[in-house]
Amino acid sequence: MSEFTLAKFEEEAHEKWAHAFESDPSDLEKFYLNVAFPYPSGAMHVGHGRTYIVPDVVARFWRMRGKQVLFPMAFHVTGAPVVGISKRIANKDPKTIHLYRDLYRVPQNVLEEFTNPLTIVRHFAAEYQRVMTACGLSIDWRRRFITVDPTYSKFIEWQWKHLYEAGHVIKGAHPVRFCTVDDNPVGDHDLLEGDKAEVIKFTMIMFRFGDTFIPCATLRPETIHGVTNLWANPDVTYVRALVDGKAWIVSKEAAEKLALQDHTVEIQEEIPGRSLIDRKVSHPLCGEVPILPADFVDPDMASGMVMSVPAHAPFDYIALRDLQQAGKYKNIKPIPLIRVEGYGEVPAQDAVEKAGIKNQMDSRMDALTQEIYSAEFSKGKLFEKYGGKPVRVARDEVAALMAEKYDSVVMYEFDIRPVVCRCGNKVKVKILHDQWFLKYSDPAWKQQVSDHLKDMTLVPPEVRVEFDRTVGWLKDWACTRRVGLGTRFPWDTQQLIEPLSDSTIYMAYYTIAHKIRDMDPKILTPEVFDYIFLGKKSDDLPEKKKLDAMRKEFLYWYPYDFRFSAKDLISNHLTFQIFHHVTVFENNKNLLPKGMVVFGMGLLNGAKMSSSKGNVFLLEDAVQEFGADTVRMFLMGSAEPWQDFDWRNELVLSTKKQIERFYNTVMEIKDAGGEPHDIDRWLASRLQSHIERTTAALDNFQTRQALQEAYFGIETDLKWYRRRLPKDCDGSRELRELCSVWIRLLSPFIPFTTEHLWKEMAGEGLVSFAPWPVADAKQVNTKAELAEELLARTVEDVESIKKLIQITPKAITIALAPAWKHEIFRMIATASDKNTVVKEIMKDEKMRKRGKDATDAAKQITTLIHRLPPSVAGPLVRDPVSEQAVFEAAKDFLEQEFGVPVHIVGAEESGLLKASTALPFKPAIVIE
RNA sequence: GCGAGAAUAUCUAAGUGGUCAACAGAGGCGGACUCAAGAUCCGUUCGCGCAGGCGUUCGCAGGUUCGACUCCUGCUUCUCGCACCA
Repeated sequence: MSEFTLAKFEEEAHEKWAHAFESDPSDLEKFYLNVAFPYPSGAMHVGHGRTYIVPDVVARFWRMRGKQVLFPMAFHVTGAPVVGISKRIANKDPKTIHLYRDLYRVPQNVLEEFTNPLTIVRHFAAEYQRVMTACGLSIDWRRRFITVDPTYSKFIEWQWKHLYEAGHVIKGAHPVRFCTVDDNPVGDHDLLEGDKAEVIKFTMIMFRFGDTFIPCATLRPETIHGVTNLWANPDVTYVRALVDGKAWIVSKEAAEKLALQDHTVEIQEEIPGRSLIDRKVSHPLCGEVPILPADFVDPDMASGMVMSVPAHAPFDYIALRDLQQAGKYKNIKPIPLIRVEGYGEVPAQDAVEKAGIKNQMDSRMDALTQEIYSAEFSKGKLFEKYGGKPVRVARDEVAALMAEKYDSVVMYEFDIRPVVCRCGNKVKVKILHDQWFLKYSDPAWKQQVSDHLKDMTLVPPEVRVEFDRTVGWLKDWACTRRVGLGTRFPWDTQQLIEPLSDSTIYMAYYTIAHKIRDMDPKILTPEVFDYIFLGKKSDDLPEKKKLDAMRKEFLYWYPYDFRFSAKDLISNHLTFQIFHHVTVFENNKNLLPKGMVVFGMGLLNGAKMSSSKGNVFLLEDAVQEFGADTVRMFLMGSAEPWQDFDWRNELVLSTKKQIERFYNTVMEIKDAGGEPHDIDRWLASRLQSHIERTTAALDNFQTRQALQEAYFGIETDLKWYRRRLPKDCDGSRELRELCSVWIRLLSPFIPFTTEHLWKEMAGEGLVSFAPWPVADAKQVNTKAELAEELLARTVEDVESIKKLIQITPKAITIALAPAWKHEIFRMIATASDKNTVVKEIMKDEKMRKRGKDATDAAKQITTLIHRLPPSVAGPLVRDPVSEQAVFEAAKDFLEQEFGVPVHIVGAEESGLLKASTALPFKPAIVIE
């Protein structure tokens, strides 16, 4: 008998599986599932493990159910992150080196090669494949590709041609974070500071200063009516500049920023801030106001000039108050213009005074400002004389009016500062031209997506609202980039197609990936793909035979049945791919995606898994330490796929013990040769419902539920079975069939162990391809199940009484309820009206004779029926068991359990006082 | 802030109007087996109870109902997303 050695099982299985999961079209019905491919920029951790093991379990399940299953995998290497990583490694950035050398354990000589971004993704793609294989993923690796393969790029070009022709690709301008030293846009991972910063759109209010404009940037243009002054910082150097030919005064920093935002800027002279103080400016909507001094004015914030609305902005209010307390500008009064519930006439004053704020240095000022802004935005209304509209409406209207009539322009600025590039330079907002967009805002396109979404299966169903919301909310998506890896954008080859935009219909590419690999990219024209995927014939197609084979393969597999992905991709990738599908396969509704399964996130010891924080457990280490089956079973059993899960080493260890217990049990009983007993009928009957429930759970992707049934359900039954076997009896030869079923039910979860056991049992072929068990209705034996239920409940009752009375029993008497109580049981259980049933019973002459006994019994039986599960009460009435027979047959068992003689008597014949409490399915128990 | 989801006993976690003191697993405790440990098996794990029972629980506070873990309202806390990033 062989030992339980997972590592050995793994070795054996890998040998057998080498090419086993390569899947070609056949006569069988197909089942095509795929999972969002990884971006291999680092090592896999256990969180990734679940992402890929869930679809593998599903793939293995359907394979055993006789489908031709396709489970492919590829690698997404498009984008900028690895470019940044390679630069950082070249620059010997200690944090990056630490992550890759110490955490991901990249050998030094390989690490040195990482200065080439392609080397990074190639290295980790190989590692992913190795670890995925180690986990037992039943992937068809022939179809593997990476997204910068020239043939793939040809495919993407074809896809984009269709998007373009459908009018979904448009050109425009777009504000981005930009580093003027690197002369490039910067992504999150290129930032030293401010990675959460958002670009905000400010309205510049143009105050007139002689023949010059002084622009003030604001988020609240509607407050123009309440402006009492401007603020300038006396210690800041401003400049007079010709902006688009007109003279402006702004801070030096602002002038630089404006130059990046579609303005021609020509600096004429520097102006000390001090010289602006006490000068007058004017605006048609607020008249003439003075410029006052304020230290808080940040030259690096927007234009470097601020308009002051002391009635509604706490900062403005308190700055003015500070000045006035010093005896200056006493004639300036706040001008309120918004009424907001919960605040007085002058909300900023009200709030500042209520909070007891002494001066502008108070740390609570930011929170207070936020509070007033929110209150006024959500609940505030302009005064009647300014139109009386709610703030949220007026704000946009005034902004539009300003732009139209009063020379206002837009200026972009970050909401949080500073934003600093890894090179140390301050990041600015630049408007990029020649920026291309996917027009997700197009209502007609959205409609197509919504229509198809209705026909898709979404798991779990709760995510549907998230999808619907995403479709409604999507705006145009900037789909080209200047840096990174990827496919060149056909209409501007200086640019690349952005990563989320080149990975939307690649599930179709999988179907032909292994066949197109060796073709010359040059011949892969759009016409070729039109033929393969859309069946469009055209003259002079090259290698027609190959194309036909690919067309056939595509038609066999497509559409995919299920796509798996983590839930954070709903708001982009998962929705994008529907957009792209409905366009590319517009006239082939039957090629559109059928379903999606969305995962929860992974935690490690209760905390979020994060490579950058070092809180990760590498999948390869987990497989090494615990075995692949253990990792699989733990990840599948600890939560359903869409729930978040928590990896804890100590829990994983007990999972390993469970697998070992399963293994040992099977090895022990598979060759049992005893004669079958009654209890075998029971065990076989139970097994059928475990088969049914496991199957139903996996049909619904409930891996946890399936494991509960297939593992613990059967294990618990076996325990009871062994307990019930007569003394000195081995299990019966029928256990062999149970083992065969059990191994197959667990095979999707722990394929290594089951593959080994299957061989031990001399099962035919590989268990990975063995037929999935089907419940056999003929083996369902309700009566046997009821009998065991009765017995188990009685044993439980005896135990609980024994524990309470704490005497050493000499004998146990089980007194069975008389026939008339069974009759009452039947009447109550089947009664349509529970309220009148007692009356009905008492109509019976024989019952009436029993008087109070009968009504008491009826009451007790009502309670009892209430407490019995429907799976017991119903069958019990339809097909009652003979309690006498059940207990007589189990007499030996009971005596063995309790170690004393057990007597079985009829309650009324026994003459025992306690016996009167006997009820159907609940005999009276007397312990002496 | 907005949108979505969640909160159950020591932990993980099932449960969507009466089958519920609440499936299952893990861990703890007690016992059997054993020279011993592990494995295995049995019992126990909210409180009380010398007869199978009773009492109090399912984030917090209210409400609907004969009856609520389950429905409604408000609150608190946590997770995910809110874009040009894979």
